[in-house]
Amino acid sequence: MKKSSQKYKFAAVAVDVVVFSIDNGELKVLLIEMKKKPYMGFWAVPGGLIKSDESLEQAAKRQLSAKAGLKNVYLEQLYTFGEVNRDPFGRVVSTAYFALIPSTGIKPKTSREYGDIRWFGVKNLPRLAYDHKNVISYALERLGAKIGYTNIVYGLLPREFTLSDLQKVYEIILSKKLDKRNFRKKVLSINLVKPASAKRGGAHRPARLYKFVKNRYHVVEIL
Amino acid sequence: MKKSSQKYKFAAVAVDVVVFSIDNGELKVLLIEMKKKPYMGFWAVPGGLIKSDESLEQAAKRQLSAKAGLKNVYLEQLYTFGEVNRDPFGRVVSTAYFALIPSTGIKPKTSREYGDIRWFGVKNLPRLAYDHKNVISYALERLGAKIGYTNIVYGLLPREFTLSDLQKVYEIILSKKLDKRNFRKKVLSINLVKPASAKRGGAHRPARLYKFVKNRYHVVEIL
DNA sequence: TCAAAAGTGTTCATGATACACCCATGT
DNA sequence: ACATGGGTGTATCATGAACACTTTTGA
Repeated sequence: MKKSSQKYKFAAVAVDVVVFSIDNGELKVLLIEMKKKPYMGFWAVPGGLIKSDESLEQAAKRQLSAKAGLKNVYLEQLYTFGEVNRDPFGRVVSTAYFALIPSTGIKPKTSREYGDIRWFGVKNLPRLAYDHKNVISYALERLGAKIGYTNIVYGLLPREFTLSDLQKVYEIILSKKLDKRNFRKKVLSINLVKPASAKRGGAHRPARLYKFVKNRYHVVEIL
Repeated sequence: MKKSSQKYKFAAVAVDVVVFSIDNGELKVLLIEMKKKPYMGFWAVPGGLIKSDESLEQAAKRQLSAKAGLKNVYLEQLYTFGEVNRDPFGRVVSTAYFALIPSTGIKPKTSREYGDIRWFGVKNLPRLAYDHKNVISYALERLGAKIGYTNIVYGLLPREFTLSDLQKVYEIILSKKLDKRNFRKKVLSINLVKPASAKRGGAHRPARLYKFVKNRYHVVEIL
């Protein structure tokens, strides 16, 4: 069809990483501003071609550490987009991942190769390059579904947190309010979190701090 | 690392299709016997490289029609396997799909390029090539999870079927018996199936025939 | 008349939902 | 003393689980 898609015996393989974090009461995505032509001024999810000696997952981790300076985050394969004409540069098959990082320690790395790199609220996205609008909405869908039956929110919270913090994360992702008593009853009944040492003071009554029992993916019925 | 993995600027992209069907009270997978060297005599899921002008999904459908003579089946992307050394022939990134086909009309196509092509019960698999043991168990896991909250079993049944047929499909996939009354109550309460015209006679009391309300993927809580 | 699968309701246990007040702290 | 978020229990409702007998047909 297109000239460029005939050019390679094999398609190019890339990864795209949808990085989510919660900040200022909002769910945000990390985006990079494009400098090159057909998408100049558009924004894209961090990504790039894989190297011949790295696995897909290694490539995704490399993107995370190169573009956002992040290691040890929750990372899950999302979907592989393989339409013929999705990339104007040629035939690129791209595997999307999504990553969750805690609100603390959000340090995007700017580089000369790309324009700006910034966080955007998911309800307020800029013009997106490629099929990245689809990629992000697919990631949002998956995230919303998976917080209901796995412990992946551990990726969005700091090591210690209050039950109110945890509840807020759920409310933000699901875009709806939850009942405080029912939420706490449920969470405390399923061995998801355990009390941490101290309490956190604020301007008001200090709250008990908790941490996750396991900081590794597992399946639990939560909602 | 390996010589062959350095040879291409881009990895090769392939698809593998795990084809499930139910036959003779068993869940079966379609496998092809390998003729070429390192895996001679081993069996593999149907698959192959994509062409430069077809999407991943088109490639998967092409495999289905070439290897099994099948069209219009339920097909879902499963996972993309991107380890560096998963294929001894070189760097191949492979997207696995899984397909569901009704027990009727199982007509595997033999070809000169491959050895035998046959159905195997999933509890009784032969020696498998590549990482196809993983691929199949991943597909089984997904299938078992998804029949609980979607209508995908429509892909495994003929156009008309009895409620007992439907229940058997669930029992086979989940490897456990279900209560007949509870199963029927649930199924009939969720607008999944509707009565079809006739009844089916057998050696015994004839059963009411049903068909699916929608023959297209959708989400419904079933179990 | 017998064998084999079809069909049908009720009870009980469990989990989900709805709901309102007092507490501890900093200012 | 007041404003702010932290923390707690009960009653009701809906859903899932367990369970056994009668019916229809062909042989």
